[in-house]
Amino acid sequence: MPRQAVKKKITLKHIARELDVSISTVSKALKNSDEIGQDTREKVQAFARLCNYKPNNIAISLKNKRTRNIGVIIPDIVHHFFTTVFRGIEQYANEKGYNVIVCVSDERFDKEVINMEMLANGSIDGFILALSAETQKRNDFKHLREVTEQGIPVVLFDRVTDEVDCDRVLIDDERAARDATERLIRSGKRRVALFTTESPLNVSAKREQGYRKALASNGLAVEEALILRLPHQFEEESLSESFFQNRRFDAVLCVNEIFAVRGMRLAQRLGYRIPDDISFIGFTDGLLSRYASPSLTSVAQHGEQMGAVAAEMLIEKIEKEYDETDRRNYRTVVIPSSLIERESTVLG
Amino acid sequence: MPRQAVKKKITLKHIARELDVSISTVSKALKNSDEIGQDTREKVQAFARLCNYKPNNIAISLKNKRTRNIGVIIPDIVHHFFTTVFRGIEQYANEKGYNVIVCVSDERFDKEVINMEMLANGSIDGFILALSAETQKRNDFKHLREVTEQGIPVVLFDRVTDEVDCDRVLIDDERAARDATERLIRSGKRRVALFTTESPLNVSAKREQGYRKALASNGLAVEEALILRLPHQFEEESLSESFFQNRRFDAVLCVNEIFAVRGMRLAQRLGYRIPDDISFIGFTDGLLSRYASPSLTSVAQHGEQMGAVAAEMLIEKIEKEYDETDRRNYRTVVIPSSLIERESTVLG
DNA sequence: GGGACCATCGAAAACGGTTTCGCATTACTA
DNA sequence: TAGTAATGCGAAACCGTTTTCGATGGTCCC
Repeated sequence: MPRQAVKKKITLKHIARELDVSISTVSKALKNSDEIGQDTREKVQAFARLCNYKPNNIAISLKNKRTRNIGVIIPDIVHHFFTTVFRGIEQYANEKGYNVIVCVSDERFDKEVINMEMLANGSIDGFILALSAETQKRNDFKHLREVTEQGIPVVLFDRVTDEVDCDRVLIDDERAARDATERLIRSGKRRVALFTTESPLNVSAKREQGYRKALASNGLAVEEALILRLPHQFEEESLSESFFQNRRFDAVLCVNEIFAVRGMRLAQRLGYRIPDDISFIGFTDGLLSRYASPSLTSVAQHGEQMGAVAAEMLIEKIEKEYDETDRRNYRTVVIPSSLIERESTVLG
Repeated sequence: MPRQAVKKKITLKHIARELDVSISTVSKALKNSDEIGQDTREKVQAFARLCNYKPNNIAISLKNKRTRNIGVIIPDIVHHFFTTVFRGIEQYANEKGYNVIVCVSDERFDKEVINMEMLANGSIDGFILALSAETQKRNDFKHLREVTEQGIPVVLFDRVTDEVDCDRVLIDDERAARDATERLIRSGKRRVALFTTESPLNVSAKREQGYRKALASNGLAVEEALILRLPHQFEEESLSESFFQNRRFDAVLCVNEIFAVRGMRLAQRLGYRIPDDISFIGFTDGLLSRYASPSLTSVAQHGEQMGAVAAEMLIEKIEKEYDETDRRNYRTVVIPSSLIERESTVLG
């Protein structure tokens, strides 16, 4: 049986031995250092190319104290918005020669902490993360501070806090919700309901604020009965049927697209016409918004841009080495959101 | 300005100096080696805990030639199936103490190659990947062989080839398509159309095979005119309206859920009733299937399980060290798919 | 008292690179 | 011809661990 042996990775040492020069000479020759004579350089480079030499990343990381890895921690991966942001991060990082290590916190505090600790011990040069729901609820950020105090830069996106020294990138959720609500009002709707989450995430709270402000500034009263707080996996039939049956609203703002699509299904089943009887606007412009029937007017959060900006800010900090004055100059970037108008709203 | 300095990471050397023992003693004491006296051990451990010592992963990786990182390369990240698989990988890997580095090939051959080369130089202990569309079209796998020849284990999932020495995990696409088609036939449908992709991926081809076999084994002729090959972003209006108008079919099997949902929208717009006039079955049981109206009967690929199995196979190979006889014992695992029945089909 | 043995620890090599510095050798200048 | 500068290269330290092996000192036994 020709159990062919594995081709061992070749190292500087092998090349040096083979060419009868020192390791340092090989190293310098490969970086085209003019400390090395032209002929030796060519000889070394030719030989290295010949045997397909590739330097060992780990050794370089150890020596340079830089890994060219960035750590991304998100609450969930099977999630349109987060993956969109991730794509933006990955693309930008890749262009700049960085790799991305992803960990999923599963919306849990302890997993977020553990993952950050694992990665902080040399595996990465910086973090990009969206806080887990539990972390936001506990308001406990020591794990983040521990990291920043070691000089590891952090960029927070979407689910942020300002209790940590770091850059931030987010959309103006309040304003987006206000604009969306006003869009409904301008199109003639007067009784706008809100479908939001049961457990108040930061972003949901801001969206609710925007909703309230829009009503207020248009002289409409906020009816608490029109604000529905739903669990993530609610039962379509049981929960909201009665809410729809004695309908006292003509439009709904939803803090995500799932709530919107489920709301639309139920409304249609009960015989309402969309958008004439009830208009819908959702957040997160994903597949559902695009392919629902009717298609859903939705607030696009431009996740890809958000990810790219986050990566850009992080890499800038990483590469500013240890010029602390610059490193401690934290910024918050607001990505403008936009309303993608589709069939679930009437033309304004 | 109290520009507080960064807390530098402390190392074995610091502890050794502080406690006036050697580095080796510290290292051993921390691993509770019985080579070291009980009292010294306790002293070292206490001090290490006190100053929150955490070993440097990079140094350990260099020394042990193991990173505890696994590299995942997928064609796209904003994609329900791939993220589901990824979740399975990540969970299992995390449990086993591994981190996951993700790269996206964007369905491109060159990005796949570049990413693999980057990671293969010491950054990871093994690969899990789904081939990019372009790689499958070119049928060029030298980058994979280069990696396996170095002794780096590889697990392919979903988009696989058998021209590489590695483990594989996939669903039986042919059989799933056949079962789904037969399900349509058993419910009384006689003229089943197929919506597949324009560029023939491996999986699409297998699904088409299954479709053909189901028809054949039920005594039904395959009508090529009922097989529609669609670009990924087809225009709903232009492309298929005529196809629907002189409708010569009563059911459609679609190789993904987007085609199915778009097909259903168009059919409904043209006045057909689903599932009575036309039934639909899709592949990939994602959000769209669940929340479309009507909801879509769909082949669930159990991505999470697939990811977990892939990770399990990979980590087993990694930890079998260099026992080559074991390493070269490659397996192919078929994850059973299942049909999730919803409103887009009539009860059989 | 001398040898064997155990317990405890440290020196040093190794992992695979980078980088500083010093040492030859040659060429040039005065 | 002696002094100097430039050129080309290698030795060695270093990054932070792990691990082998040898050294030291004490105890025990005959």
